[in-house]
Amino acid sequence: MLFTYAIPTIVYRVPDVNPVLRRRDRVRAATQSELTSAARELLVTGGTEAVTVRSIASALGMTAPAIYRYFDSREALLDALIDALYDELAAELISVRDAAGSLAGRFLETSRAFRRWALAHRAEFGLLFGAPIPGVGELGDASADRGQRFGALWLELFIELAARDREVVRWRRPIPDRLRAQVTDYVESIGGVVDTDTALLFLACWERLYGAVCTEVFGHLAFALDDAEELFEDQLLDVAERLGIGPP
Amino acid sequence: MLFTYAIPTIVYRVPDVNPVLRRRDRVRAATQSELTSAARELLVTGGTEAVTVRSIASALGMTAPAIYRYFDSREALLDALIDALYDELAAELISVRDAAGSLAGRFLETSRAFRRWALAHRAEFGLLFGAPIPGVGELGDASADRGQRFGALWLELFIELAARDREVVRWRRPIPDRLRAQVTDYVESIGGVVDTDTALLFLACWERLYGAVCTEVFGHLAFALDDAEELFEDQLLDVAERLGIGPP
DNA sequence: TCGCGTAAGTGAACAACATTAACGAAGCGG
DNA sequence: CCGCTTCGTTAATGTTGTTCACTTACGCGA
Repeated sequence: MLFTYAIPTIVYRVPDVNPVLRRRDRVRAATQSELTSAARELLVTGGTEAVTVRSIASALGMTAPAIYRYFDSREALLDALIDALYDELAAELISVRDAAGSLAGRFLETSRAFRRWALAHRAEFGLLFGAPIPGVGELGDASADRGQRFGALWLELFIELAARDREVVRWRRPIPDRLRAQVTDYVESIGGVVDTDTALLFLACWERLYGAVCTEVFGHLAFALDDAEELFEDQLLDVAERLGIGPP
Repeated sequence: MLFTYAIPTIVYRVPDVNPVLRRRDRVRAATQSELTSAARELLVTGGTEAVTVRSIASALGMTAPAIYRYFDSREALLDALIDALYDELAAELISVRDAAGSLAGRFLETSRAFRRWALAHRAEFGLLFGAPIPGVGELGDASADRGQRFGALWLELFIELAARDREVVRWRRPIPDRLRAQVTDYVESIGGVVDTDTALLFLACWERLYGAVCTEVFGHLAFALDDAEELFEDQLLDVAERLGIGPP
């Protein structure tokens, strides 16, 4: 199955395995996938420290140097894992989104699913969205692209929102020139598929939602709360209100 | 100089070096401090990977095993660094806060100073507030204590706010029972120096502010913005509005 | 179906890592 | 001044990522 979206230039594509590959290439791809899965397992059970090349290899019953037939380095393997995790998360959000009926429901459920995934996969979330480890998931084309594609997943919702109600999109404070200029540049960089006001609203809301999830997952509410679900829900309702989405 | 606060049970104390130490203990403490500083320097220039026991030692002109006269392990050293960084950040915020005049100014400037410090010290921020690395800065007493003490720095402002205007503190939505219970427990755990409503407001605002800083510092707005200062400012003004703090 | 090329996997090796043990050289307190 | 504690060293251990040289065996083209 191949998911695509209305936005022409910034489509998040959950890649499918191409079946017209030679057998050799297919088993090779399967091994690569098994390796990243093993790495993930180690990450989840033992943290970043535990995901060593030797452990990954022995999980597949082979020795460490064999890994280098499949990945240039440990970091390249982790990079592939990051890609796979982005795909998994995106697929999850997309399926939740498409199962929801109304536009409001799609926004709320996607947001909740994001938090749910993050909490259910803390270690993976740390890898994707935590403090950038120098070298792995670095700010190359791949990294910027991931951000773009993942952002697009939400951006689409804001495009719909803006199409439905222009009033919602209007900023309530004067927009500083530099901020406006930056957002305009961003809009241009994604092919002008959205107007500046909508993009700005999207960025502000993304900052709130991601920030809330980040705070909770990284344990910086743990000094007070065991479970911050209802606090997140409150933040989410704030955002929804701002977006003109009433309680369903 | 010793900073103390009105809150009796949760005082953030920026510790001073006790001068009534024997000479030996003084040079020992100085060496420990030099070691954490060297570790910090390595962290800043080369990331977590670069902060090896050997490098730290050679920065002070000694060999790796000598480190173990001062710290039980590499992790213990990093833990001490984390403590020092918390103290530095807290001292910075306190000095900024105490330089501001009004209550509104204290809140706004403290928040801005938090963001400023985070951006000026990205690597350090990642160590303090990023994805928890298993083993270092672990959820022991020390970690919980750090969270408490650091939170108290802001909590104090909310206590003042609540004292000035009870209306501001009132929640705009029905508070879910479980959330209320958790916050009540938290309030109790810090000695009941604040009421539940105020504590809840504090937690919600802390989530927003920390979340915004986290998002920016970890580069998850970089796909769109080079500098998110004005976006942060907008979020901050939102919060300030919620707190009944008009533009100064 | 047969052979050959290429890819997969191995063991040995290396440098760098955290850490421990055993030992020498100071320096301070009595 | 003696003796003990503390500091720092060298040597050594086990583990890390990674490379090299080599062998095995699979799959593709004929």
